[in-house]
Amino acid sequence: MISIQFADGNIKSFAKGVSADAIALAISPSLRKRCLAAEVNGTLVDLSRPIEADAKVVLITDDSPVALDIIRHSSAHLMAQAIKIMYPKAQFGVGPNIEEGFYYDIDLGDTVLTDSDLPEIEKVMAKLVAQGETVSRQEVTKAEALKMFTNDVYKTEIINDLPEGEIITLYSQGDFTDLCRGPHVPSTKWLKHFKLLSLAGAYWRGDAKNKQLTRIYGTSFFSAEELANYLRIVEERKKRDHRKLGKELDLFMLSEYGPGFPFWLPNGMILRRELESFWYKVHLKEGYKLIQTPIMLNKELWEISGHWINYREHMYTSTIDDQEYAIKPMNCPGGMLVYKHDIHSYKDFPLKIGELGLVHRHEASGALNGLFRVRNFTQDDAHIFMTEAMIVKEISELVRLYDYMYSVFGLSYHIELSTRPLEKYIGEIATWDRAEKALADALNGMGKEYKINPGDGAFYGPKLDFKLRDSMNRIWQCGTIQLDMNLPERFDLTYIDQYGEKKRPVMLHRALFGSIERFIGILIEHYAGAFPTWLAPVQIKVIPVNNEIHKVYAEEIISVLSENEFRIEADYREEKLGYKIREAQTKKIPYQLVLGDKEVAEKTITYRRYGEQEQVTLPIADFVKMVKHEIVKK
RNA sequence: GCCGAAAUAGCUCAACCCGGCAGAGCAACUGAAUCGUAAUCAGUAGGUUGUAGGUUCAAUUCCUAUUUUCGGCACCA
Repeated sequence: MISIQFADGNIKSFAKGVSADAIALAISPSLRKRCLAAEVNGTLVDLSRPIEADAKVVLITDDSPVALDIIRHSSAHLMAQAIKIMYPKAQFGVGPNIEEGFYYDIDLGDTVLTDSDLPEIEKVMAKLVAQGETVSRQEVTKAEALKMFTNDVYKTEIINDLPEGEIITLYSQGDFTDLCRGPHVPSTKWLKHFKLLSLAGAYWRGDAKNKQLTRIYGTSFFSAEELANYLRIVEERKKRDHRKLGKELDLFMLSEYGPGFPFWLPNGMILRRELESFWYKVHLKEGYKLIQTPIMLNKELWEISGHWINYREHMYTSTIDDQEYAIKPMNCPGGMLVYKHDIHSYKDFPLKIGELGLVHRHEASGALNGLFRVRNFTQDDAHIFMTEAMIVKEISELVRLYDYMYSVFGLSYHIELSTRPLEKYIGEIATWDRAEKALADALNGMGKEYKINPGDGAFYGPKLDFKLRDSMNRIWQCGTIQLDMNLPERFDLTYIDQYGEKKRPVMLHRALFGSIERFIGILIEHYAGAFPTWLAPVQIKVIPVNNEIHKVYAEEIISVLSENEFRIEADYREEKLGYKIREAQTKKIPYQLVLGDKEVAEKTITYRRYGEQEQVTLPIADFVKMVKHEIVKK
């Protein structure tokens, strides 16, 4: 007999080799029905796995946090089984879980799948679910596994990469067997509520040099309601898409004459200018000096900076007076020239020089995406020059500043620390280690959580990235703080220390929003187009109930609002009030002012806030004061 | 760049499968109605169906190329 300890501390005895399934049944048949796996001494295992010694056991029921992962992974196997039946020549790559579902990468040879094939695959999957295929686990040696998957190039490659002597586990259902750690559901009967979502191409092992496989994305849930709810949420998310809202609210446009080069329309321009003036204000207060460097500079500069060698395929170039020029893909080299324009003392440090710099990068055509990924964009850049001793303090200051700026918009983010690349890097490892430690120390000192991205740093230094999510839950890098160990060297930057000697400064390269374009894209989706009053292109819509009778009073009110520098629009069209209100609402204008007999008589205004039903009547002076306060407060 | 899909009026979409006068709603314009919180009524105008070729008596529809956009991959702010 062995003793099994449960999550609540209770201990019971069972025969050696008992399965979690039998344990659940012993407790209650209804519990067993809800169990799909078990956690034995902290490891997830199949329900049928024999337990050979005393153990702590947690039964995984359909409401456990990991349960969804298990059915999704099993759903991926189910999909693979269906595809193998429909396309016997199919070979399989990897099929992991992702945040909202699963995918499987498949090599279908010459067969091309299209979206219309997905329902057919779903039908076969549903049939396999109805049949209730038993999912069984098997352990084999590496040699045995290689023999079994001899016709499958991808599985063979995966098996070959496993260490010698490793026990390999296989999962089978029907005629389909897959290499997998598990655990899985005991039967395909668990997998009733799934949906195949989309098709894509994906390089084998994520390497563009490899063959591209067909990737099928899907998701699954425990109930039809949860699945329907998820699909509904996805539809809701699409309504916040900044490309859709950008069109509806006339913020920006794109033209096929300039793919990836956004045009800013008057409404979007207001948003942009407000954001920029906020940025300028904050940076001046933070002690930044502000500059602007040229968009186009001689090739020789890019040779010094290293961009001509490392970045040329992304640069737009031109020949002027027989000299080669390049449009800047980054602001740094220009910033270096500004630094060198003068001599610097240690007393000037930290020296913070900022620039809203327009850069152009020839991004791959398939990478372009609304405002999120464009070919010209404005980086809210700054370079901070200092001594090495100042690094931790300056980084902490920056993280505090980023935190403040993002909080103004109510945006949540997570930080990633990217460390030295394994191969392509410059400088000494000891310097890198110190720099990485400085970044980590700054975050730890502030109690900030972060994820480490090993080897993902720039070739010239480690970095902190601030990542935000869009409405579709995709992650975009916005803010970045990078230690640059390359450019001060290449440009031979110096400062004079307290002993009058020339020293090499340390340089931080940073962008807070990342790019104005991307950040505005994030903001559009974050606010779903209903911007806070300080950002709204039109802040107040003035609507007289009757054009003839109330126009004089409306103009009086408009002149008061104009004096107070609100962005206003008046609607004098010959339409009913409801019509004008509706339009102001669909354009997501923060305040609608209605002026009629009552307001004229009382010398007041009646406003309605965007998205609210309530109507409030008050004197114009009070309204002005209220909205002004709101704008200042942000 | 790669894999897959799409492109029709200013916007959202229909007609395309199976070739035969390209249509609707909203917006715009004109007129009537002068109206108190999410769509008043009637009328008018609006299209080289992304572009270039091909097949055909006839192409929005079928074929080829190309551009752009979308979903992914790779790359990246």
